[in-house]
Amino acid sequence: MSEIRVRFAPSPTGFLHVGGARTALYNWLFARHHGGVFVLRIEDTDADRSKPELVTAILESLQWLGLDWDEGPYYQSARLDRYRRLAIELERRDWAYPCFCTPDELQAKRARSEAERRPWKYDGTCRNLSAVERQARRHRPLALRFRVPDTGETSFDDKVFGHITVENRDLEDFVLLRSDGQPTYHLGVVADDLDMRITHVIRGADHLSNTPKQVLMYQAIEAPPPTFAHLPLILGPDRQRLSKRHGATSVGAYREQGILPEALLNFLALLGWTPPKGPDGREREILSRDEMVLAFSLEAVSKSNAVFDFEKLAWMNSEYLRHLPRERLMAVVEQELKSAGIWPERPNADERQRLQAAALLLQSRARNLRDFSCAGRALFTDEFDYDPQAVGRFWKEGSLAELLEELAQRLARLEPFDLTETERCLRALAEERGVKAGVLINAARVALTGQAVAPGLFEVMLVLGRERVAQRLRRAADYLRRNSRPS
RNA sequence: GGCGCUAUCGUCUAGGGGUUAGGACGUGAGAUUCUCAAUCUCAAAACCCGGGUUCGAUUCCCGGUAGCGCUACCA
Repeated sequence: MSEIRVRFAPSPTGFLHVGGARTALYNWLFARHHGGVFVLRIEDTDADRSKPELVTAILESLQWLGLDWDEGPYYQSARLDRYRRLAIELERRDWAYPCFCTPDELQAKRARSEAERRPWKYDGTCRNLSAVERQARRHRPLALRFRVPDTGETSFDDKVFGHITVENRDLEDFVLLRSDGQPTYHLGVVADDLDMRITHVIRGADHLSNTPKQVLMYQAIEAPPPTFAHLPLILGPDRQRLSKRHGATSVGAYREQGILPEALLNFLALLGWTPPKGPDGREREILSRDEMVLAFSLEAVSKSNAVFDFEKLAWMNSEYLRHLPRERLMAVVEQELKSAGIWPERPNADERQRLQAAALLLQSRARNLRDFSCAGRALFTDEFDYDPQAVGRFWKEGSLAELLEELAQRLARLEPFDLTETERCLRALAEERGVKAGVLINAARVALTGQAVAPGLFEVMLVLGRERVAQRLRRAADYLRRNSRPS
């Protein structure tokens, strides 16, 4: 009956991580699936580690992925008095109490416990202080702690993990308000999720163990807790939690590597969620955003952690690249070429046409956007080098210089200059000189593209155009003559 | 250490008391060819271990093991 409201609440202590992106995606999918509201909230209560410029970066990454939010971003740093009020309310109800222990003291006690190999839990030094004792310590900075009942148990039903129960005695009296007046995470989330009328908390499983504490807080203020759904973690290839050590972990890094947002999104969606079978009864992995929205459900989210498999992402990216509609292909390739500095800001009609023809040629073999500006470079600019490996592999034949020169001449006056005629022309020359066509083709490929690997030679010729082809063949012939000094 | 969670091919996963344990990425072989990619065919590849329950467990229960998470005046 009431509207579904979910939130994504990153803390600006780093760039948007793929794990965070997946959490955002699942929240977004859930909201869109149910016609609910997706709220964005910035958890910046850790003043030391939060950086405003990271907020911008996170927002940009979300936008790039197309995860649009309906409300926010709200900033926790702007709601400090609200948290303080909740803390005071908790204290008034005797669910919280002031603690005068300093971090140093606690640190020392904890260290001692650990040295004696005894489990540490806040020892409750300030838990039952009398009014007089509290008065006596007024001059010391104070934090506010939540009073966890020492008996009983706390439980909740997680949409993904099922029923979770913990003994209250295993929970410690955690801090709600730091001595500098800043709220801790627990106080912040509960207050915000309450105020923002969040109905479903969908977040990483690293919060699973924290949830009972929050449930306790909801009970303390006699508010119904939201529904929780925890997501399995994303791990690196070594099965450790994914971190910078593993290389690229931020959304921005993948963007820079030429990954398409739709591919990253699709890949992330599959890391922990299995879509139901398609209408044809077959399992499917490639789903459009709309299909995902339609198919998404928390029930189909898996419980076990998943290793981030870059190879599969690369495959999925090439899959998306290959099926990109022409207009979008043009747009992303042009963008890529411009940022690589090999395409004019304002291309003329001729260049636009070449862009289209070349992009289409490269499309089926590109794994990422970078392949257009790197592997496909020679199709867009005259400035390219001969790859030494390609030279070593295909420029071995002795008479190549002369052959290429001759080919250049014939092609220069070939009429018409099309797919069949260029091929016929080349094959005829090869036959006359008793060379295998493949040898000439490969040699010409290196001459035209500088590479051993490129699209079909005659397609490349058409894209480059007669003049450029002749010119590059001659340039190669020159190069060969200069470098073929017998040794 | 304590507490919590998890466990199917190398990876992501489907399945579920009786199945040839299915799919995808990756890997290998072949077809094709002008290099590569694409495509097509084929192949190898998994139910963590031990007990129970049962006529029958990969599936249900218990224990072990392993991994991960939490155990902060981080989030």
